[in-house]
Amino acid sequence: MLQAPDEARALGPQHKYASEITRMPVRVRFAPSPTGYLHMGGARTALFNYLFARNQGGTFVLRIEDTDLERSKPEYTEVIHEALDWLGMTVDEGPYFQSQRTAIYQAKALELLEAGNAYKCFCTPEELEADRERALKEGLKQMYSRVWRDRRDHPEGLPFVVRIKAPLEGAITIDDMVQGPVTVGAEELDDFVILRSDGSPTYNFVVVIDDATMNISHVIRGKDHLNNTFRQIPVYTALGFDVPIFGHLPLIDGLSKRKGSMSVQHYRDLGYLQEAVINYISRLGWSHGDQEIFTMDELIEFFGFDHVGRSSGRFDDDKFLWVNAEWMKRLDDRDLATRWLPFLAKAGFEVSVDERLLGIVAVMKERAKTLVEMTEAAHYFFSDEVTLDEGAVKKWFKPGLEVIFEDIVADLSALQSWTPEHVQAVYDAHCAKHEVGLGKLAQPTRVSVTGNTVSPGLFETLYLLGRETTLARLKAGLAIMKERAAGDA
RNA sequence: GGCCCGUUAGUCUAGUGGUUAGGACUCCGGCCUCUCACGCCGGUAGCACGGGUUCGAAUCCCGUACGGGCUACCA
Repeated sequence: MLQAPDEARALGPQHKYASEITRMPVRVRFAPSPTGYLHMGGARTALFNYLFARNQGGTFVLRIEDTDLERSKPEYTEVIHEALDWLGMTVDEGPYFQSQRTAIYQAKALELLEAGNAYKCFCTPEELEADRERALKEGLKQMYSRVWRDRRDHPEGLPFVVRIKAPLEGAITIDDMVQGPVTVGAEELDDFVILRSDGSPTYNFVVVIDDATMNISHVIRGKDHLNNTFRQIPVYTALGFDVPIFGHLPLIDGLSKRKGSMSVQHYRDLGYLQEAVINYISRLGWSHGDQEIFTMDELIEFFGFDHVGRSSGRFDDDKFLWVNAEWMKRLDDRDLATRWLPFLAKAGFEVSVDERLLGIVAVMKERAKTLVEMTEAAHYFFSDEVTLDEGAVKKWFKPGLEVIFEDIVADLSALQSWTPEHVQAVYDAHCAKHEVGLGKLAQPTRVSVTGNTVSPGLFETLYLLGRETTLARLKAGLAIMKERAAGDA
């Protein structure tokens, strides 16, 4: 993996190496730290791993990187797993926990120590800090001095860390599936710490051992790890491991700012559909021609690194909302109704999936962008507490209407069959009889029955409301009309 | 500071030397219409900048600017 600079640049040997590994079974991993909820950025990393695994007939491994005991919390592992499940990414293997593998890491560190590929460093944190400050002041590279790299005069009983011996010359080139060939010279590489003074291993060491011993063929992760890759490769080499193929995904801007508002379950609670989340994040950095809407099956079929972009994207709430609205329309009524239930229950509407609910879903789903929005927009179907909007009443309850509505109420009461068609026939008849447009009657009806001027088609709405409710609300509206007419006179 | 990476409309993107630079979200018109929404039609808006290479560059090379990442006994 290490070679002279010009050779590395000219040969691009990883090309050859990569193709050899490609014939091996694909094993990828998603390796989050359990320090919080699964955020949209992490979900996308997981998704790209998952899609690649499924597309290649490979294995999707979950590994929990909980070596940071300070910040890691066991409950977050469950939360992350739950989010993956909800999104439909089934884990084939794991979760593995780094915290349970310390013996392996220490054994490997010892192996490196004995082979002379790593060494003990007795510098104190204070000394290192002083070195860094001096380097900063003099404009030099901020890098460990390597004073202990070849020293034999180890002091007794003093705390020490173990550092890897990074190459002193040459260059390292990787052929990244996303970034293409990237080369870093050995002069940029540091002898980084692999074992802390308390004996615990560090991330850049652990990740190599895990990926290697778990036979990970392709390491797909955020681009923030790209530079670390060059630190890690000497570890692979020193331990005699094969180097996997890397794919460093562009980062997503604007995620870290709105704190807490972008975890997967946050969007789930806002009434976003699992399909929409998958669909939207898949398009952040990946594309398939002009297609915008994808099922998971399509994503699995179409996904490939040849169409993963290199530039970072931005999370766009408007577009995400649009994707969700598309999925609301696409799901069949029964499926959507089932998913709607918890939101209705939360709003205090205890209903079940029956013909009526399916009818409501059918007319509401293309009028709402989220399940939460749909709940709010459909409240009058489930609650009798409809308060008439003052402005709407003022605008639509015109004097004279009370006469017509008296008639309409009478005719509706007498209807033998309560269907949208029969209800419409009543309204049509009164439009003709009183020589008014439907709008003049529809809006006052809508206001009476829903409290406002917005609803699905009037006759569908009245049908779904049922005769009893419709008449009760119409009569209440009529009373107000009469009141206003009397006040006017 | 050093190293690595990026830059097509406000946003997500197509594009791999020859296109009137395509699609989508947003926004603005219009149609449909009992309201809203959907749908349909149309519009505004883009290759960061400067040099090359080439008959020809959004596409290739160099530089500049801007943005991001890494540079820990964090992950």
